[in-house]
Amino acid sequence: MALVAEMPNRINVSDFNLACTLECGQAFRWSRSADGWFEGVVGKEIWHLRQPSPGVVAAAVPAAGITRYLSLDVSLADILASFPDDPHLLQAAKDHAGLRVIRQEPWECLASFIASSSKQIVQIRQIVRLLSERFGEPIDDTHHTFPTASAIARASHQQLWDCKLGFRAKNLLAAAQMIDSGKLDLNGLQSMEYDRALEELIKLPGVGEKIANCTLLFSCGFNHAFPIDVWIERSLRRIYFPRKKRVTARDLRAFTRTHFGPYAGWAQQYLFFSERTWKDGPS
DNA sequence: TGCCAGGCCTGTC
DNA sequence: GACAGGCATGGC
Repeated sequence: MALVAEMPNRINVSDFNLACTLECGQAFRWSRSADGWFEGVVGKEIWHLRQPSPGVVAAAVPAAGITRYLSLDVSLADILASFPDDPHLLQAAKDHAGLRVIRQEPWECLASFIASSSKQIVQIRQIVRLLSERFGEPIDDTHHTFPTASAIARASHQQLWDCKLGFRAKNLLAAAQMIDSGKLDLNGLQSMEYDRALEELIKLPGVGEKIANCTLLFSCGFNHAFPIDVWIERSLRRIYFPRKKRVTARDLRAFTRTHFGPYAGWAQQYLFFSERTWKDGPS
């Protein structure tokens, strides 16, 4: 990777773990090479990032947006201090110290999670790669931007199906067409009240509370949005309702809206990553 | 080979 | 409101 060998910028960071942040399942276009560099496409740029030591991020990219994208401008100490006195959560935050919720582009985030429905992360990454290769703009010989809603809206159902979307193809197509036609302004969501933004997103086909909350948390700045997927649901039931047999989705939603505080979404990421790595065995 | 995956939608009770 | 079944496909 010749580019990377050329004098990367060095950014001083505290309370930050690059690998945790990029590999915890919130974004799908990052890959790590054997020499420790992470490569990803952000907007129209190809970024190369590495963390040679805990307090430093090396960035071989012309990107002033790194601090914003990685949420390096927020105090993780303040976020952790806002968490409830909850030993399970505090342990998860300790196990994955430095994990931050990053700030993604709303359409890419929404589209990726529409594709994620009942899919494994490895498959989601493949779908996102195929969509980018076939409908994104080329950046160089091997990299493409994530396709715009307009580009997806102009695709045929069969073309999207061929990107391994399966039954999700019609949802992604319809959602792209609604956004392309202006029926929903994704960039306006962040200035709405949370409940209203959630309501707007759920109008899109193939978007329920889980995908809407992922979009609001990972790309619209709603730090308390708490996506409940199969992993988190399993974790919540085991940790917080161990002896209660009848726990409905409504019960879980009510619990997560009150227990975790204003940065519930960050808490969710710690619990999510813990649940996955716990299942996979000690790392 | 069979289960299950960062769900959503519809019908039924 | 709660719950079951269907939807496509592929990793493990």
